[in-house]
Amino acid sequence: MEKKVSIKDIAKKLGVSAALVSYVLNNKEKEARVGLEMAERIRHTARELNYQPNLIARSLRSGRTKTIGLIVADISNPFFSNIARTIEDEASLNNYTVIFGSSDENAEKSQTLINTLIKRQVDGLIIAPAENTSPQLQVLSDRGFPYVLIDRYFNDLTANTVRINNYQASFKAVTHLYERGYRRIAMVAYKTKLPHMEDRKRGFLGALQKFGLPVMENGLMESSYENISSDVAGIMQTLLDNTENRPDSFLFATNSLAINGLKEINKRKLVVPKDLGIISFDETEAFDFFYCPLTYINQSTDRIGKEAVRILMQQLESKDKNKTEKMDTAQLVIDAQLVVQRSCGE
Amino acid sequence: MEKKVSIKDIAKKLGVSAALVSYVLNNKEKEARVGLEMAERIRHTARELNYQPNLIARSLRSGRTKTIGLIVADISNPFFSNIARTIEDEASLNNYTVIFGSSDENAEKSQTLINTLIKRQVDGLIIAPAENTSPQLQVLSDRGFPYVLIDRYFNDLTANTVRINNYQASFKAVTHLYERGYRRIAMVAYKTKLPHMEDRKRGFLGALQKFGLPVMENGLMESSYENISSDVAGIMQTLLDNTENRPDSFLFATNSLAINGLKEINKRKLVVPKDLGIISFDETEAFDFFYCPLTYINQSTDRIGKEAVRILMQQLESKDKNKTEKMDTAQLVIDAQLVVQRSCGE
DNA sequence: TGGATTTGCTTAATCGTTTGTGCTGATCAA
DNA sequence: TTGATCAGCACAAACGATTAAGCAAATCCA
Repeated sequence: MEKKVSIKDIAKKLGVSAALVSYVLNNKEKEARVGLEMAERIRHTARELNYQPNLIARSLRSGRTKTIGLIVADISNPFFSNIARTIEDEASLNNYTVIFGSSDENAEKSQTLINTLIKRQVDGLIIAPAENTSPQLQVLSDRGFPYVLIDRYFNDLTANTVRINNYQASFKAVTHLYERGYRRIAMVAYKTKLPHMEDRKRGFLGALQKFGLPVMENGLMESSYENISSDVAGIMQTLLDNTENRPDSFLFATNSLAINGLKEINKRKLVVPKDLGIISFDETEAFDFFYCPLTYINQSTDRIGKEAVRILMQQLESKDKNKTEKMDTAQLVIDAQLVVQRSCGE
Repeated sequence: MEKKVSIKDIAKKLGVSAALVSYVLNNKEKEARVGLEMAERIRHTARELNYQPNLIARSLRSGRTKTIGLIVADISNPFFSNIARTIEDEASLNNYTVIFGSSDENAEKSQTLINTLIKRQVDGLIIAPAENTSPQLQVLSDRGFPYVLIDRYFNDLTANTVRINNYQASFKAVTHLYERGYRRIAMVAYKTKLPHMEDRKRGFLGALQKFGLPVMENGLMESSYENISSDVAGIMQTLLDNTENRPDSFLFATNSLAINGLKEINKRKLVVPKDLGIISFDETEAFDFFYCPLTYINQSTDRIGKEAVRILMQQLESKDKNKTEKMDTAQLVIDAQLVVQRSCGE
């Protein structure tokens, strides 16, 4: 491997000091009073040797890596990979790059990831936090480390957050089902204490109450994250194979739950929307792809990603300029859209 | 923001030199003959102050960042995000982290990404190369910079590669369609000179020839990457709305092509597999989710990711040990599996 | 002409870690 | 008693870039 060319190599070749080269390549020739001719020669030589600045060295000096860390539950989940893509683009516009990691909804992995990224000196973090990670985040807050939460949040933690109005979204979904004539509405959610999921459940229950619908027996079921496939299979068995007491519609709290649930529905030859109305949270190609395109709650991953980066950049800027006072935390609640397709009837 | 604690802080607190602290925290007390008691005190203080080593500083010294760069066409495409997840996990096992970027099949963006990642001193790259980027990669090779190509390759470039046997895969797909009685087989591919795509086309044509089937008029259509939605819509219009000369089956060269194509098929109320047999490259949740689960060519993103990291790690190791001779390049061709579901009849 | 200013560059410190070398005092063998 | 050995630590340079401070020569002004 060829030795990388450094500022010193340029300096040596021209018989000048490294400082001079640095000034020129950083366009500080004016302040540093570098001669016009010399500046030209330095630039020329830099191009000639294909000089690429060592950002590691620069980072060490400046204390800033121009890198942000992204922690999600699973980068292979389309919801998160879409957000990742937006974050990548937005970061790139600000001359930042992104290091990512998947927590698998596991608090321990989350802590490991946070530590790793901090050791790597990322300037800030964007995190879709897992359950029970509130203390980890509190430590970050206490240290004044910049981060933005996406998708999820904690009641006992004041932090920058970008998320949707989960309660309203669920409420809207149930309202839609109700208006389309469904009365026996069941919900399949994750078994977790994460508030965004609790909100979705509460929104569901709240809407049922508003319409005077009783909560069905097993009307609100919960799957684990780890065994989603078998858990949802069990849930659907409970709900669908009890023919005299079967729901007429489902609200799924995430795309993965919907996909697993619909597989079970298909297995039983139940037809959407005739036999069952369906609404799911999250967008994914698979929803449009269903024989009867799904009505879903669109979280606008684009918006979430953009806002998260914007807020993080603000925090980083304010940290640079203003060492003393801390910025206010931003709490951005995005209005989720119900995208009506055909899974609740026409 | 609290000042980060460095090795010097620990040293100062104990009234010893920074070197001593470094030796202990790197478990080199034996070689450096550090006193047992002192080692204990250093370790204790490090824990007490919650010392986290600054990896940027370490990297500057060592010349190794323990970071790999990942360049794919689009991280939000499930094919790539699945690979990304595997790469993340494998890298993590080797104490590496991953920086990623999306090239959008654009050679210029690719060059920018490569430069950015190299400036950030990544130890190696894993790349799903875009069209016309062979010269960029040749430069890497000439400089002896370690990288591994995934999914795609170039005929004029000798490089480490992990990919499937595209020709065989296409051939197998057509054979399957033929055996199920389909005779008017069309293919929808990308308009690109990337050899992996050419291979898929050649495999398609080769199989037709073997079975003595003529290539239909418009039997091999190509979509651009940028306007895939409208392009595929046009293609499907050409093929499907010409009723007397309609194909009886389709081979889609990627998941995105299939998804766009099937939307058009659905619009026209054509039923799979009765009216049309379907096979697609790539796996995605959406395929299982179709009313008639798709038969597809499984590229095993897991295998690709794992092997790519393994090969890259080998290259990095050999570079460390053996500065002079270069390692042989590894060309790994994985056998793609045809996963038979129901889209070509039972 | 002589002091002040400007021009054009160099020196050196710094970021945090690593690691080869060197120093001091204790222990040991003869 | 003396020279060698060794334990236990400190010193200092290096990685590559940035930047405040300094210095000599050229130029300016009166």
